[in-house]
Amino acid sequence: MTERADAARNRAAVLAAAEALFQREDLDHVSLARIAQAAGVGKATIMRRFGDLLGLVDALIAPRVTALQSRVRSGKPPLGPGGDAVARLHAYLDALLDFVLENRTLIRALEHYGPHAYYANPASRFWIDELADRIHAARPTVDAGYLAHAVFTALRADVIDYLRWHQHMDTERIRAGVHALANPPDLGPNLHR
Amino acid sequence: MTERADAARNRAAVLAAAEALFQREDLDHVSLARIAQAAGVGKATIMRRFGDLLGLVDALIAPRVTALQSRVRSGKPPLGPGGDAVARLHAYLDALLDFVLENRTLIRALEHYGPHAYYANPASRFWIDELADRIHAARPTVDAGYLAHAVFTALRADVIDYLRWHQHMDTERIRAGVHALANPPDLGPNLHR
DNA sequence: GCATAAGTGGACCAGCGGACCGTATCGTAC
DNA sequence: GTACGATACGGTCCGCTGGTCCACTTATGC
Repeated sequence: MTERADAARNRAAVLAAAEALFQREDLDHVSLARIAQAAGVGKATIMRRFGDLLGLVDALIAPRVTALQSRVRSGKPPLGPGGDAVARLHAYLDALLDFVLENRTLIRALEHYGPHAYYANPASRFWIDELADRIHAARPTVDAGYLAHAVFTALRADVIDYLRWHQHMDTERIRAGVHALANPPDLGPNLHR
Repeated sequence: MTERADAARNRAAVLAAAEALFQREDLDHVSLARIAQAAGVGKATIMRRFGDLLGLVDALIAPRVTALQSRVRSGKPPLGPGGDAVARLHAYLDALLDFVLENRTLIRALEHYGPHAYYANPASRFWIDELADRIHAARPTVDAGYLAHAVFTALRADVIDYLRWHQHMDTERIRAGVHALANPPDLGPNLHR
């Protein structure tokens, strides 16, 4: 059964309105009613189509997630399969950070509407598992399972936003920090307990 | 002017009821009305005394924060002043992690009621600055400012809870991971890009 | 015992996410 | 072109939230 024409039109209007609102407004000034109003649609239309606000946000990022996933799964190295393990790790971190920087508002909305939905998300599970694999390949001796979660947490959109706007760190400093977190490039003397 | 006797009694009742509720109930089932009811007090009483729910949670953790702060500022080494820089860093991490484990519910409430209040908190600023100092002393070559924030983020109560309950990591694994994050003990070959 | 300042709590508010269901529109079969 | 069943629609209602208001009670100092 194909989607009815008015339904498709409304779905598009809702997605567009939601995206615009999330970009423009502060996160907690965006509400179901405001999205509905901006899309010229009733609240119930949004609810039925997307289940809840979390579903709406999911629908917004889903295509971008799949795009990045396919680059990771079958793109060209070092982000895609093949190549040096260390290079693969760093390429992956760059891709994740860029993804967060480009989609900060949506990711923050995702974190906002589902407290642990962030980690529990199928997408996040993919990112974390992949991260753990690449950490393990590059640094076989560390606890890749824990480190993957820690690094992924450091990539949360609210954390990045906080570092940028409240701590005035520029993105390249953050990028360097994330890389160093996953794979410390320098260790001086006297660093072990 | 001294606090009126009934006011003091109510303050204590509210604090006790709030603490009990935060411990027992899931965070988003705790509401102003329920705390008030449990304390046998009107909502307005809570509001006027603590400003808002964030203030209430603040009042609950404040004494524990000051207790730990004084141990850090003037306790015995290595947590207090003096001693080896690396030992000081690790002692501090242990103290922070223990603090989070002991006060998880309150810290989660704090994070919940003020999205960035968590970091913006004067207390958090103290923890982070101190962490940056100790990281810098132990590892002068790293970006201690960034790393302090990253490690502190890894110590967020919601993150710890997630790792424990959803990822089934025991606390000692998390502890080891946090230490390694702040000061990686081992680096094999081929780890630099 | 009384004046008065301090403290109180239930009614009230605007806002939220979400559910309901009578109605309007669409796609289709004729 | 028309009639009809399925689908999608949105205004209205619900329970709940954090927070405010203000007529009332109570503890305290004299």
